[in-house]
Order: sequence, then C-alpha cells, then structure tokens
Amino acid sequence: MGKESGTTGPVADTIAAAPTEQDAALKLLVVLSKAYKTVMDKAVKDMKQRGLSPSEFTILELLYNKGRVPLQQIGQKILVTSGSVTYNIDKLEGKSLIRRVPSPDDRRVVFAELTDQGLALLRRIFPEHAAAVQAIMAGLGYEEQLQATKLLKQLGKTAEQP
Amino acid sequence: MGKESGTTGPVADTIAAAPTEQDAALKLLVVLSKAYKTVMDKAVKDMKQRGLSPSEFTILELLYNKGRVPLQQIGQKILVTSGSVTYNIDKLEGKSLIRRVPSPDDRRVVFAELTDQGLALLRRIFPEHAAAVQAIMAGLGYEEQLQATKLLKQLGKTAEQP
DNA sequence: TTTAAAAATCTTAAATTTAAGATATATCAT
DNA sequence: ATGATATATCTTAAATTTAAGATTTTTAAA
Repeated sequence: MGKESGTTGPVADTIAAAPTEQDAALKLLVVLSKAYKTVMDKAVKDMKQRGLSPSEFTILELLYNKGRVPLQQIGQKILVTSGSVTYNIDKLEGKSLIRRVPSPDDRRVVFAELTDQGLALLRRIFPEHAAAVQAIMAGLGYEEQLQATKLLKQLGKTAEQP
Repeated sequence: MGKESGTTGPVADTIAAAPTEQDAALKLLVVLSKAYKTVMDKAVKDMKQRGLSPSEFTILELLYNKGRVPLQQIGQKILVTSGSVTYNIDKLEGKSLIRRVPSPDDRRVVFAELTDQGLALLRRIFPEHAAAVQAIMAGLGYEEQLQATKLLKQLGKTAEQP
C-alpha cells in the first residue's frame, strides 16, 4: 500500500506525482467545499450570536449595501429559491427589521427595505461582524486574499448551462 | 454618487482604490459563497440525475476512496452533524448501496462500507461524475486550479476555536 | 470495583430549503 | 383589444439539516 493521498481515489498510489487534470478538478471541489463549510461555520456562529440565521443576516447585509431591493433580486443575489426568500423575508418582517414595499411601477414587484430599527441594528452589528470575518479569513494574508478572490470570481463566473 | 463598487458597502465611493484589509476579507467571503454555490449547483445537478442527493453521493464517494469508515468519521469528513449522517446512511442502506458493520473492537463504533451493488454503481458512475466535475471547473486552467486549491486549503485550515 | 467523564450512535422536534405549482400582473404579437 | 407567453411572488408539501438530549460503551481514576 502507498501512503495517504487525500481524496484522490484508489488509483493514486504514485509517489507525489503531479495530479492529472481530472484529479486537480476533483480535489479543488473537495477543498472548496471544506473551506466554504469551515469558514461559514464560524461566520454563522457569529451571526447566530446576534440572533440571526445566515440567510437572514445575508439579506440584511444586502439591503444595507444596496438599499431597496426587489424580492426576486434577493434570491438571485444570495442564490436561494423564491420560497426561501419569502420565508426569510417573513421572518425579518416579523422582527420589524425590514418592510415590504410594493413597487409603484410594476404591481408584481415587491421591494424589501430596512426599517429604521433594522438600519440601527446593522449600524451597530455590521462593524463587529466585519471584524469577525476579517479574523476568520486571517489564514490568508492580504495579497493571498486578493488572489483567492480573483480565482474564485473566475471560477464562479462559468456560464450557466441552459 | 460614485460608481458601482460590488458588495463593499456604503462607504466605498473611492475610485477603484485598493480595498482595505477588512474589505478584502468581506469580499472573499462573498466570492467564496458564490463560487461554492454556483459550482455545487452544477455538481448537485449531476448527482441528482444519478438519483443521489449530494450528501448521499459524497458519502459513497468517501467510502469508494477509503473503504470501511466509522460513521463518526464520515460526519467529520463531510462536515455534517451526526443526525444527518444517520439519516443519509439509513437511506443508502435502504437502497442496498452500503451496509453497516459493527466494529469488533469497540462496540460503540459502526462502520459503513459499500455493498457489491454500491461498488458496482460507483465504478460505473464515478468516471462520469469526475468528467462532469472537470467540466465544471474548466473556468480555471490547470495551474490556476492548483493555485486555488493551495489557497483554499490554507484558508480552510484555520485553527478551530474551542 | 465503582464512579466519572468521554465517545459514538441514534432519536426527536424544530428550522430551513427546495420543488412544484397557483395567482396576479405585464409584455408582445397579432 | 385578444391571447399567449413571461415574470414576480406566494403557497404547500416533502426533503434535509441542525440542535439537543438519550443510550450504550469505553476509559481512566479513585
């Protein structure tokens, strides 16, 4: 038996040779998953301490940055289904952190926007959260973070398959 | 009003200056999330076409690569809770793709291992899936994939906070 | 040995997400 | 205007995940 070779499969029993193209892709998927979950676990812990689920927090953050946003765009931005948007917007509205505002131009459209209370909350919470995220990402130096961002952006941009 | 500046926040109204350290960290989190979800969406689509949920598939893949694995280690490897492991192992056992094997050494421990049927399935499915993953990751070239893997591994390795 | 603490699996209920379809409105070509 | 198609939100049920705690077994100390 050869030495451990990560998640590369029953084949890879060579001595630290360069991975094949396919192995590189498979390994990237594994590492991406693990990094995402590890990082998210910590970020989520920070969010929950503030009484918000990750989806709730992400929506609030979006509204904080963008102002008034149609529900549909929220789903597109944070990549969840319309059902999930409705569910979370309901919860946030129940907490009086956001409000629904019907569009005057298009009666199908409903905007979400922060209430004064929601804005006040974010003004207080966001800097703390940002500091927490900074700490979470400290495994990479500044330049490495920029590099990772560039690569991940490129990876995420792969054309949608219709 | 300044030009669009991504998700950097209400502050960033400078002209494409270098992001602050905190902005770099926040942006990395956003880009990591999006890349993960975009990539996973496609990988999951591939898995579901084969009648398996992502968790089921990931567990099968793990057993395919590692052989007999204690349930607890499965949870650690794929980063889900023990409840989720039980749920998915039950489903896979129901499909006769894996079987539970009690450890002879430690009666608390239960191994999961592929059945002949499960092994046959993976031998057929895995190469196709690997090809799909390769296509999904094609947004990055080979060297870029290695680089991304290195960075993500480093990022995911941040020490656990007790 | 008895006890205390740790570890592994499972159970249960609640939380969350998705998938599919329903409804209302808008757009566009007739 | 009419009708067809597309879009936006919501509803519902099912699937999945988590959180918390129960049970069993192991380990180590007294």
